[in-house]
Amino acid sequence: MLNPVNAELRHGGPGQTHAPKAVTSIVPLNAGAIKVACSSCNLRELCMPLGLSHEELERIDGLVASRRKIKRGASLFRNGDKFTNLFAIRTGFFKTCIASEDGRDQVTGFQMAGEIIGLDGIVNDHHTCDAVALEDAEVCLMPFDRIEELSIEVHALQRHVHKIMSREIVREHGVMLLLGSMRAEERLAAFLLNLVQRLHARGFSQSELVLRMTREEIGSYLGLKLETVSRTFSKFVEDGIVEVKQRHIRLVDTDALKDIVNPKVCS
Amino acid sequence: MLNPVNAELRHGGPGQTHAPKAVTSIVPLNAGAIKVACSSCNLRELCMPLGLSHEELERIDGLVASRRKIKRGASLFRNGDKFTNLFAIRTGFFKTCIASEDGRDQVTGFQMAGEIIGLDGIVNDHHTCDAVALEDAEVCLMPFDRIEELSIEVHALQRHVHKIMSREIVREHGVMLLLGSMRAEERLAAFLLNLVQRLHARGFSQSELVLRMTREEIGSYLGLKLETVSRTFSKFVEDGIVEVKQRHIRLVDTDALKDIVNPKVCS
DNA sequence: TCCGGTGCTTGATCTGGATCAAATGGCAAA
DNA sequence: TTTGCCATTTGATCCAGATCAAGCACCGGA
Repeated sequence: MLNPVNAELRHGGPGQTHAPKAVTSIVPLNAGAIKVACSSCNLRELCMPLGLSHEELERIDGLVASRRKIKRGASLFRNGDKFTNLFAIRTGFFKTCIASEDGRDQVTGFQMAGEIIGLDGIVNDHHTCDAVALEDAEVCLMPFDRIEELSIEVHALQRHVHKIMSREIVREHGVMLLLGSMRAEERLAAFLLNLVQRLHARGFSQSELVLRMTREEIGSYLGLKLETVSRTFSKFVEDGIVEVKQRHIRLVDTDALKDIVNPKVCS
Repeated sequence: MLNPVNAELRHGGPGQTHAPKAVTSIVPLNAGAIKVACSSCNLRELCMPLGLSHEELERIDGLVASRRKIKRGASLFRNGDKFTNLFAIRTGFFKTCIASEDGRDQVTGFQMAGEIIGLDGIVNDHHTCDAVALEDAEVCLMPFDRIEELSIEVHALQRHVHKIMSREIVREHGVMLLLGSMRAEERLAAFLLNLVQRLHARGFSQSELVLRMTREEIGSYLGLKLETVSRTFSKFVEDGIVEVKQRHIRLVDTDALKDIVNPKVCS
């Protein structure tokens, strides 16, 4: 049922099972002296502004106070925690989620290497959601007051912070559209296309991916129950649009997925 | 069926039919010379940082380049428009909405006096949603590059911009929770409580409000069809929780609404 | 005053996704 | 290798909200 590509995938093939080589090679830091340098980080173009002068780059290096490793399943921060840092994900994969008082919870996003989390904490100096690592991860800690100080001197950094926050606002608009007016198939198709597009921007395949989250977490994000997520995957498989083996997904017909998200008007 | 309070409401009583006196008194600007001064604006505490020095306040006054009146039904900006300004709402009421390619659209928020709109445009220098006035409105135009320049000098302004954007992100998290995991009654109850709370912060009643939007727009925001919104209102009326006369709403039992949003666990 | 349009309510029916319930399959620990 | 725990799939049924369809109320303009 699955073609050979997936067998390959399962053994650490072209999926995002491992981070790109360029990144993993940095991970084993010399114990003791942690050399932190955005200027030589391969993710720089994802989480830092472009076009900086040499001097500005050096100052930016001072932004990252330290790094932190988070084990799969552990929280980077929780609702109610004091906010002091933004976090740039170096490796790994996170979900952010909020809980209503009566226990229901809602995944508000999935974040991968190069993305920034913690923006929710700025308003009230306390985080309002939980950030949980879905696989072993490492993040750069960027004290927000240092970001604000440096923004005053490095104009590009200020712009960058504004753009990152605005991007998050726009992303959430998209999620609202999805949750407010799409059917289950449309939601899942949009989700898969979004994931694969972001992974592709990080050098991974355009058509294959390994899900880091459970069906239940996907369901929470998409406003669906896990059974519906599973059934919808099965439907896509029946229709020959994707191949699914556990969490390994291969998009066989990307155009069909796009059509599902944006139905063509047959006029 | 409705008690006398609502009859009063219908004739411009305690609802938010009109802006608070303090604000309306400013509205009739002298034709010609438009004197713009945040420092003397009654909405200052809503849209500007607090605790500024006299000198800083004067500089902030320079932020507002001009004002603009928008007729009910007209757009302040549209998807695709070039982004140059943030807008502070002086009077009136707006909705923001995005449209998917196939014509569905989703209201992403309702904004009232003292709130800032246009943040979506920062990422790509173009707006990604439409802002439509739901009643005649007036906004202050704040050129964003001027905001960025002044942020460098007035630290409180920088903080303020960050907080406003973070607040929007957190608000949208809440909407995601609503859309992703609440039932119709919970959504409408949460919506009404949120509206009345914001109006109350502006000096209006804690229990009465006039909706500026149609049932369809409420439905779009809440991920429901207009019929469901209507039926849910009717249910609330039957249960004696609210009184509804057209768009005039009176919250009779606020606690009941809160219980609907956050069901008490009867243990 | 009447008229037409738009927004709202209400009823009847339908259905997509939720819920309840098993069964299966992988994986990690022993 | 066995054991037990999850995560996942799949089937059967249910139901909240969508859809379809009238009818009504208000409002602005002639």
